[in-house]
Amino acid sequence: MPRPSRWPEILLAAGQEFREHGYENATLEGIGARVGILKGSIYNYVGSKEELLLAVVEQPARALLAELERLGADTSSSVSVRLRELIRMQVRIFSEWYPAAFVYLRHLGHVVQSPRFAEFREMDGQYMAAVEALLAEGVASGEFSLPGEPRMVARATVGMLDWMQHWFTPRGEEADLELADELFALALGGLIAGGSMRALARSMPPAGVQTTLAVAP
Amino acid sequence: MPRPSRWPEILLAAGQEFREHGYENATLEGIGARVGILKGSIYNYVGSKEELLLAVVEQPARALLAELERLGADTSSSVSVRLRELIRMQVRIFSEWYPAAFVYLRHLGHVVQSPRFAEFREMDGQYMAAVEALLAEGVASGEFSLPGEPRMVARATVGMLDWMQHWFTPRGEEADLELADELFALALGGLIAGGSMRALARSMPPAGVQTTLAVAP
Amino acid sequence: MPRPSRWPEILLAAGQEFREHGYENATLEGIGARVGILKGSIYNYVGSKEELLLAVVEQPARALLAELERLGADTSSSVSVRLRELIRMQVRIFSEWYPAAFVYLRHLGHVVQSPRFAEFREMDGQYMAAVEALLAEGVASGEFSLPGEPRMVARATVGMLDWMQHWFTPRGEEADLELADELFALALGGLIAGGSMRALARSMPPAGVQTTLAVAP
Amino acid sequence: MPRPSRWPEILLAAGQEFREHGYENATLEGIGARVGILKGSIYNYVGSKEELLLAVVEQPARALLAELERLGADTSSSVSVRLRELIRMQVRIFSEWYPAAFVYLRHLGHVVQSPRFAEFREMDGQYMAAVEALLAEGVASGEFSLPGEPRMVARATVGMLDWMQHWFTPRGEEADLELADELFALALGGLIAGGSMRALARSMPPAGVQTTLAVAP
DNA sequence: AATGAATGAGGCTTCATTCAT
DNA sequence: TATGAATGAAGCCTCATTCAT
Repeated sequence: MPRPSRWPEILLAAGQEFREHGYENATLEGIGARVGILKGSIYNYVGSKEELLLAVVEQPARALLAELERLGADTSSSVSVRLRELIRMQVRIFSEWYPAAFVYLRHLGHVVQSPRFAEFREMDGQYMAAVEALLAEGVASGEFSLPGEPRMVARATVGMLDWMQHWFTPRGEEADLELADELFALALGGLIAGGSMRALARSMPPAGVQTTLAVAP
Repeated sequence: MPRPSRWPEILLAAGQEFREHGYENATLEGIGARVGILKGSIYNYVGSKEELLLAVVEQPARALLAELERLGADTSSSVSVRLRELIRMQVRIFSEWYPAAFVYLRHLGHVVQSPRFAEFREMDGQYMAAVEALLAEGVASGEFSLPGEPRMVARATVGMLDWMQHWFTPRGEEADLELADELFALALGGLIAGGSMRALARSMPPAGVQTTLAVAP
Repeated sequence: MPRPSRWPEILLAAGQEFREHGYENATLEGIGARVGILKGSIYNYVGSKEELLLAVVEQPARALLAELERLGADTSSSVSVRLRELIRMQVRIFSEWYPAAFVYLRHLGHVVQSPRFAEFREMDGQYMAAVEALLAEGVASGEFSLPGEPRMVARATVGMLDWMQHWFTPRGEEADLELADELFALALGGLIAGGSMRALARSMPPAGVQTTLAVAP
Repeated sequence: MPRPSRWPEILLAAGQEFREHGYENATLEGIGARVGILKGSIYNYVGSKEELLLAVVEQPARALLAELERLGADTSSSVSVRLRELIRMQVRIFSEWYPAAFVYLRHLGHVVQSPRFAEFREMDGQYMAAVEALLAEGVASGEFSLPGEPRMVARATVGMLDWMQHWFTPRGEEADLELADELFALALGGLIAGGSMRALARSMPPAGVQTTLAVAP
C-alpha cells in the first residue's frame, strides 16, 4: 500500500474531529482512528495537538487573509459592491474550507495566540476594522445610513456571518452564491435604511398594544 | 465570621470561569480558588462539574424561556413591535445574567442534553421556529419583504444577536436599551427592504469596477 | 424530642450498613442518614470509622469469647455434647447479634489488628485450636474417626458454620435451635464416620462409570 | 529488552493485590508497582479497575462453569462419585487458579452484576441448585440420609468448601487431591449418617453432664 | 512510518475528619 | 448535640506526549 504520506488524511480527520467535538474534547486517538493509525503515529507528522489545530486552520486562515487583502486593494468599486464581495468571499471560504474554516472561527481565540500565527495575531482586529471602515465610508459617501456607531453595526454584521458555523453546510457553488447574496441583501437593507428605522422605532408603540406599522416598504 | 452559605459565590465564580476559559478548560480548582475554598469543598454544594454548569445556566435559561412565552402571548402587537421586544428581551437577559447567559449560549449543546433540562431540550428549536414564524407573519401582512427564505433570514438575525457574546458587556439599563433598539433598527431595515435589495443586487456591477450605487436612502 | 443518646441507634445503623455494603463501601453519611443525622455528628459519639466498626463488633465478639470460655470450662460433658453446645452457641450468637456478628466474621482480619482488641487478637487462633483439640480428644477417646488431620477437619467444620453469613437469617429461638442441631448432626456424621468413608472413597470407581455404592446407611 | 506485553503480569499482580487487600482496598498504584509500571499505564490494557477485576476472575469462573457442565453431563456415576468429583473439581480449580479463584469467590456479588458476566448471573444459584438436587437424588436412591432439608445441607456443604479461601494454599497435585478426598469423606459421613445422628442428638444429655456417647463407629 | 507501551501531569470525585457555631 | 462547611488526602481515569523497535 504505497501511501506516500497520510498528512492530508490526518489534516482532514483532525478538522472533522475538531469540528465535531471541539478542540478540547477531540482526542488524538479519535483522529488517528479516522485515518486508521494509532495516536502516537500522528507525531510523525506534527509536533503537538496544538500544532495540528494550527495546521488545520492555517489554510482557511491564509485564504481569508489573502482575500481580505485583495478586497482592500479594490478602491474602484462602490462600498456596496465591496461589501457584497466581502460576504461572497466569506461564504466561499466557509464552503471551500469546510469544516476547517469553522474550526478556525470557533477557536479563533486559541489560534490567535500562537507565535506561529503572528501574522494572524491582529488579523481579526484588522478584519473588524476593515468592515468598520467600509461602513464608515458608506456613511460618508451617503450610501449608508446606519442606526448606530459603525463599530457596533460592523460587529452585528460580522456576527451574522460568523454565526453561520451553526447552520451552514455547503450546497454547491451556485446555491452558496445565492445564499451569500441574500445575506448581502439583508445586511444592505439594514445599512441603508437603518438610520430611518432607528428614528421610526422611537415612535413605535409599546408592546402589548395593537397598532399598524406605518412603514412604506 | 458569618458564612451564610457560599453557594451564590460559587455560582458566580463558576460562571466567570466558564465564561473565561470555557467549560472544558475551566477547573474546579480555579473556581474554588476564586471563592477561597478547595476544589473538594465545592461538592458540598453540587454533585458534579456538569451539574455546576447546569446550575450556572439554569437561571438565564429559565428567564429566556419565560420571556419567550410572555412574548408568544402577545398577539395584539404588530410584527415589528414584537420583534423589537424580542431583541430588547435578549439584550436585557444578556445584561441581567451576565456572564451566565453567554455561558448558556456557548454550551447550549451540552446543556440541552441533560435530563434535568428536558424542558429546554427543544427550546432552541422552538425559539428558531418562533422567530421564523414571526418573519413569515410579517411577510404575509406585507410589513416585511425578505431577501430569502424566512428560515435563513431568521438564522441570520438570531446569529447577529447570539454573536453578541463575543463583544457585548453590559453598560447600564439605558445604554443597553439603546443598543437593543439600534440592533432592531438594523435588522428591521433588512427585513423591510431586503426584498428590494435582493433585486437591486442582481444589477450591481462586478467588483473591481467603479460605480455609483443608485439607491435612494 | 428527648433523645438522651442516639448511640444505640447509631450502632444499629452502622451494623446494618457494614453488613449491607461492607466496611470499606459503607459511608458515615449513609449511617448518619439511617439515624437522621449528618455524618459529622457521628463524631460526637465515636472517634473514627474504625472505632465504630470495633464498637459494632465488640458485643458479639465478647459474647463469643465468654461462651467459649464457658464451654472450655465444661470438662464433664462428652466431646459430642460439647461440640453440640459449640454449634448451638454459634448459631445463637449469630441470631442474637444479627447482623453485627456477621460483620465481625466478615471483617475479622481488620478487627483483630486493633490494639483495643488485644484480647481478641488471638481469639481466632484459640478458637480454631479449641475446636481442633476437641476433635483430637474425640479421636483419642474413640468417639471420632476423622478422615484427615484434626486441623483440617476443624477448619472445614468451622467453615461450614462461618459461611452461614451468606444464607442465615434468624427465624426464632426454636427454629434456630433446630437448625443448629441439624448442622451438628451433619458434622457429627462426618466426624464419626469420616475415617471409614476415607477408606471407602479409595475404592470408589472413577467418574463416568456406572456403579452402585455399597454403603449400608 | 523484549516486552511481549505485560498483560499477564498485570493480571497476576492484580489477582494478588485483590486477594491480599480485597478489591476495594487494592489500588491501581499498588498493582502497577508490582509490575513496575505507573498506575496510568494499566489503562493501556483495561478500561477500568472493575474490568480488571472481571478479567482476573474470568478464567477461574469460566473453568468452574465448564467443569460444572461436565459434571452435570455425567449421568452414569453414582451420587457419591459425582459428589466426590464435584469436590475434587473445586479444589483443583482453587489450586490451578490460585489466588484468582478466591478473588472470584470473595467478590462474587460484585462480579455477578456485570453485564459482561450475564452468563454467570445465575450460575451461583444454579450451582447451589445442582448440589441440592444431587443430595436429593441421594436421598431418593437411599444412598444418603440427611439430617435436614437438602437445601440447608447443600449450603453447609458448599460453605465448607468456599470457606477454604481462608486457609487453603496449593500444595501440589497429589496433596490437593488427597485433601479433596478427605473433605469428601468428611462430607459423605454427614450425608450418609446425618439422619441417624439427628435422631441420636435428641437423646443426648444436656451440657455440663458427664456422659458416654453410645455410638458405634 | 507505524506500533505498542509507557510516562506524567492534571482533573474529577469521594470521604473520613475537623471545627466554629 | 447537631449542623454546615471546610479540609486534605487519596483514588480513578484521561490524554498528550515520548520512545524503542
